[in-house]
Amino acid sequence: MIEWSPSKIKAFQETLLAWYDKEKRDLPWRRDHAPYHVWISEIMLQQTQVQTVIPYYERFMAQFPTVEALANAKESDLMKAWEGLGYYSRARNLQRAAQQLVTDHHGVWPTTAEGLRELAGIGPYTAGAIASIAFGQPVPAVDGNAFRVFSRLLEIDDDIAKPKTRSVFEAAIQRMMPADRPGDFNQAIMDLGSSYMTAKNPDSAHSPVKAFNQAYLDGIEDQFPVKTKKPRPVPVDLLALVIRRGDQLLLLKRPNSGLLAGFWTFPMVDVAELQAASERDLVLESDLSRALQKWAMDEFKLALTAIGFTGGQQVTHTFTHRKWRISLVVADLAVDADLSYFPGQWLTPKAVAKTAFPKVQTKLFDQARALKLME
DNA sequence: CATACGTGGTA
DNA sequence: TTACCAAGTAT
Repeated sequence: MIEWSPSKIKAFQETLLAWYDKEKRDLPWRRDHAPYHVWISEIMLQQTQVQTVIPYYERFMAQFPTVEALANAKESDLMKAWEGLGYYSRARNLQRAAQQLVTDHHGVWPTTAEGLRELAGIGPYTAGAIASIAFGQPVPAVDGNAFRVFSRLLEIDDDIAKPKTRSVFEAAIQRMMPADRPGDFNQAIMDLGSSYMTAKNPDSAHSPVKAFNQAYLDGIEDQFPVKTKKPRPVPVDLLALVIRRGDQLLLLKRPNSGLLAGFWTFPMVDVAELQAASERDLVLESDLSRALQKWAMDEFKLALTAIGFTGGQQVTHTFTHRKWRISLVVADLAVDADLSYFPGQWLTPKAVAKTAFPKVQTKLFDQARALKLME
């Protein structure tokens, strides 16, 4: 890692901000610096691309225009607004933070990064972003862009996948913050990171700050940032149950923590767990069918009959750490089946449009329709 | 500290 | 298809 003199820092600030004044992106959340607008956009932008966020942001602001509206929103409406964006705890934390603002802070925003950190879902990056953009505080906002940009500018070779590395970057960036325009500085770094100083195929030869890019000048730009790789998603085989009653389908509410927390999906069984719980190898469909019936009875006192394996191709869905491979299974409910132990509900076709579903469930709906199992 | 947590885009 | 990336946070 290299050090810059005060005069070089000054020159960098001027070059960067002059470029930003000319070339900054025209984004919906940049129409003003209202903390509510900055906050919602920053949460949506976590691990999510600008192009994906724009339509969600516009709809969200139309539906929940103020902190109070968000605090008082129905959770089902909120989740429907967030449907498809992923990382759904972001939406739930958003509402919790709105309620914190209304009740704990009487509607008055904390103006410092430390104060903002008290709000649900606001970590070190988002606190820095809101504090600098909305409140003019000279604090860094260290996101993936900042890691990438400054690792190249200063040849910082600490592993950005390690949590402790954040403090190294925060300290380095803190010394560069211009006292008069910290918000613009942080946003300029992000624009730089998404234009010239990209992760793949950077165009540093035309970058406005190429003269400051030490890694580029040394011809070692491809060595930065240093980042250890993440493990590949683990394959998981599942069975999804399509249980019908007329035109309705039986859906199961997932636990309130963990993957797709709180969402309604087809009941799903992990094939490996089913196998482990079985007394014999599940080689025949009749064996699988028997194991499935026992599973439903053990788990929910749910009696299933006429279990059929559809044979259609598997539905696959990949998360950050899991790869689901799902086979659809049609089952009938025994005529005297007792649903009182089943934490589920019958879903009408009309309710499908009103309810928020995770992407994997919409894929399962699509497959069920293709197999003429619904609608 | 390492891992869980969604989805869509690109090479 | 795999691999990796995209304005991270909670536990």
